[in-house]
Amino acid sequence: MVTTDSSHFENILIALADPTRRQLLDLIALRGQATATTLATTVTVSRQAVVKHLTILKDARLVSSNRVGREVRYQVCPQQLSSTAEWMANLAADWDRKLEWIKRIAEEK
Amino acid sequence: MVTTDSSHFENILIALADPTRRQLLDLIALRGQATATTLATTVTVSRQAVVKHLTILKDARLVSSNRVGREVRYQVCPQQLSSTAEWMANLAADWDRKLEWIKRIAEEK
DNA sequence: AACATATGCAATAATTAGGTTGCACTTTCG
DNA sequence: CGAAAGTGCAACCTAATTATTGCATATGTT
Repeated sequence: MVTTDSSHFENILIALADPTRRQLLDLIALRGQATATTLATTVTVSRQAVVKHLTILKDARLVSSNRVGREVRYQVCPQQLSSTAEWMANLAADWDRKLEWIKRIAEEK
Repeated sequence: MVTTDSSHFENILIALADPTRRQLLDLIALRGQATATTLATTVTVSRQAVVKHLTILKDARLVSSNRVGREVRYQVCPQQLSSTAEWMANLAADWDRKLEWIKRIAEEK
């Protein structure tokens, strides 16, 4: 199964691997939408660090953004997350099948 | 929802985020079991690099190992992967609910 | 216009991740 | 026993990540 050449999911996994980014996702989901500046007041890191994290999240398409006047508002995108969950569940099922097959072979001897 | 303090899933996400580690998981799943030395012949990196990756995968409980004589054999563990997929799917669903709620509020004005 | 607020850009610094090499130790086999 | 095969440990290097600070630019407000 395609675990290796799934560079599409790689950005998502990298994005989710960082605790600060998960916290940001939580905050945005909780508020519906949020700006880098407001997020920076809650999180322990600087606004610029938040902006960098948001860029990574946006590249992974876990969030989208739209400009309203002078501010940039971010929202979460559940689609990418659910498709990654699906990919992961399929992978687990694939491993399971292979393990079952091996177990059966071992019992036949 | 608990996206932030899910350090349990963090190791798994970090483990899966690396392409070499995903390749190793693929190879182990394909063969049922494998040693660091045999894996190193397929992968482009050294045996020691493979060992380090396997350690990370084992910490994340994505693989288990057992010693047979002088060699250490690794197998994949689908459980952790499927539970992470579930966690991720729940998170996506949670985001979805919140977005729906916000949309409804917006339409009521 | 003047001031406050929000974002954008760039240089820099500290830490971590991924990888290498060399050598010692253990198990197997001729 | 002695050689081969597999693993374990440790030092070291490099590049990428995370975060910082300072300043410039754009937008809204009084």
